[in-house]
Amino acid sequence: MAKHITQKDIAKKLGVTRVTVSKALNDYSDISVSMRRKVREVAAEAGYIVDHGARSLQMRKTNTVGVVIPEVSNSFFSFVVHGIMDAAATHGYRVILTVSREDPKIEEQNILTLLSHRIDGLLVAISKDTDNPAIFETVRKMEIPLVFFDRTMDALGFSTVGINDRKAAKEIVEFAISQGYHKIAHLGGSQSVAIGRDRLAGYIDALKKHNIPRRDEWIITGGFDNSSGYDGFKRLMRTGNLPEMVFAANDRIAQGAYKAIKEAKLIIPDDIGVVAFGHSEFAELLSPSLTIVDCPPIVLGQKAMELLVSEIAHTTNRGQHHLILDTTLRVNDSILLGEK
Amino acid sequence: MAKHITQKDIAKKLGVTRVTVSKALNDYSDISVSMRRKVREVAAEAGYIVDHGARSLQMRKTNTVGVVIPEVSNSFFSFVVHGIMDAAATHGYRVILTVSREDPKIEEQNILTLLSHRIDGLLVAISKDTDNPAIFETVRKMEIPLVFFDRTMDALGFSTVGINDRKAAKEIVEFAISQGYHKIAHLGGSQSVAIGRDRLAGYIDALKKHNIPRRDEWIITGGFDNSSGYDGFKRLMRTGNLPEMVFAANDRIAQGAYKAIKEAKLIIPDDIGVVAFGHSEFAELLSPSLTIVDCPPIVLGQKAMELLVSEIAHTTNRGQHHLILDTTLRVNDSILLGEK
DNA sequence: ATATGTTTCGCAAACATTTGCGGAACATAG
DNA sequence: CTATGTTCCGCAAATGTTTGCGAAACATAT
Repeated sequence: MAKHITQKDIAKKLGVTRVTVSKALNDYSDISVSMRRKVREVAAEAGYIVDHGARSLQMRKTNTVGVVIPEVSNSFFSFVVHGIMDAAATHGYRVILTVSREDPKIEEQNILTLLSHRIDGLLVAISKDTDNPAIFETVRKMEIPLVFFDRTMDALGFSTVGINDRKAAKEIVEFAISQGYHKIAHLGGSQSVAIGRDRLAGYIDALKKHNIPRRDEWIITGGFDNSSGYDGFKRLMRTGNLPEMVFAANDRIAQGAYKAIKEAKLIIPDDIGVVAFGHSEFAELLSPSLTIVDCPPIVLGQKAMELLVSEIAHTTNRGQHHLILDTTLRVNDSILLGEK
Repeated sequence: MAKHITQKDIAKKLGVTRVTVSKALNDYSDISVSMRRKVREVAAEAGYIVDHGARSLQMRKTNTVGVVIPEVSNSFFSFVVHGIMDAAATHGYRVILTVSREDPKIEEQNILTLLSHRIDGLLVAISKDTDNPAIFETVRKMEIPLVFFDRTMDALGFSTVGINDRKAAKEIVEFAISQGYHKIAHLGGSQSVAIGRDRLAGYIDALKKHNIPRRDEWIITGGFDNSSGYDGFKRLMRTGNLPEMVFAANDRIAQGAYKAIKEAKLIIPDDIGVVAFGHSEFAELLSPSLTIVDCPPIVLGQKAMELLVSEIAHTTNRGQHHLILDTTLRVNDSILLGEK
């Protein structure tokens, strides 16, 4: 914190008090126009930069929001962050980003750190194992606006931004069924997170609707990363009864499944198809390109930030807003179309 | 900034002054052990969280560093951020991340914002068009430690962390030559950035060394993103004289080139090979997997952060440290080995 | 001349901390 | 009983801001 010009320094140069400088910089009608001009000149010339900490100490507002995500180096979340930062910039907010590494303990620590920074609001995608809502109760008691995105947590009264996971899961599975697939396995995500449970539920909905018996050894749940997908598919293989289609809870899981499938010398989509939840930037990187329910991460980030901004602005009527984003089915090369 | 418990609140509950509370929480031997214990109890029970802003106002140290990168949704940088956050956490620093979107104007604004937060140090990868060092001169005058990583800027006396771009470029091009490739084009990055210039220079070095005449229409420079690679390869095609190998300045450029190549119904590596600078996480996502000079982003981030921490600690002997990371050649499927 | 109004600035307090110093209260020693 | 030492806590100032209020200085109106 070396060599910072303060209002006091400017005041000294002009022979006035720091109060005058503060008011001049904030365009108080209190101060004569000529004085305001002079102050601005000297400030600019001296390289004055307002001390954000000192200001927010006085103003009781930091214009900063805290973000907690499970991983940065996850394409989906990095695009979400992209969207968050876009919206934050247009609304005059700064962002402090923290990463939980899917560890509830780190997640809690991150939130405490953010609270210590007196952030105006919180944007959170919970880790896959978060089960204890204690820290969020704390946030609630402190009356700090919080919006969950993607990985949401219910029953806490906070607002959420996400998609209709159950419906979308049902749709994409039904699409596979419509293309002649009947032996469909599910590589699911963590069941302690709503999206994990809902995507599984949608899968089951689709099977039921089409009178396809559900096989429990074809339902494998775990984490949301590629190793879960890799291990999951290996387990599928050990059942000795391979499905014709894998429905993965997200694109990272699908990526892991791809690897296991290729190692088994199977061809996608000829030997086995793959569909998943995901986003197009990543789905199209995979080879063959992955057929997905596209959940647009940039829009997700923007909407979450905008909702948070509105909650910060309106002290009343906070929480309880549940924004459901539209998803689109993107049919790519990981599924065999038509007669099967 | 709603409902925060302060030291004053704790003091009131205990019938002591806030000074006692502050000292107790900071384990001053000044305060009796029993008092310290009581304060801690009440603080924990009331949910006290230190106000980081107020503390750093007094301490003149924020324990926060600012990071500026060109893009979050760029796999390379998101892994670098991963590394930065790892190292930051182990050294007790928090991170404020900003994104310039490759725009020097936003970049400057970001740095000003970070300075306004009184960050203890700065970690910067400059945008591809940054040519005006004015803002960095300001940082220098303020005596704020700054470390450039990946996209570095010379002649300002700041420390840098990167790789030996020229040497590595030469090596990978020579490797291509050794495999029988002689018609090698270069899809280069921005020439206003050192890594752009150096990678081009290394390419030329290799050609010279093997007495391969350089063809100017095979040297195309632009940005560092995939659209640059896409457009670049299209331009190569318009020359009517296709090379047998493309050396891309980074993996995003290579990704764009892949797309253009596939659209032209050409096969990698049979019809044309591709090599590039990059990192393995991304290179292996591409299909066929990309042959790269692997520049490990996580290590890069960690080392940059560690160097910054040491510069923050030692007021003397700042800057002028240039850390060169090791790179490794990863031969994947985008090149035809042997007899060509 | 006095009264009233306007412009322009400073005073003082507040925000949540930290820290050197002084000073009670107490204990020990002569 | 006084002198010295020790333990424990509060006072005050400082960090860089903002903002309501008061008060000069000046102008205008009666």
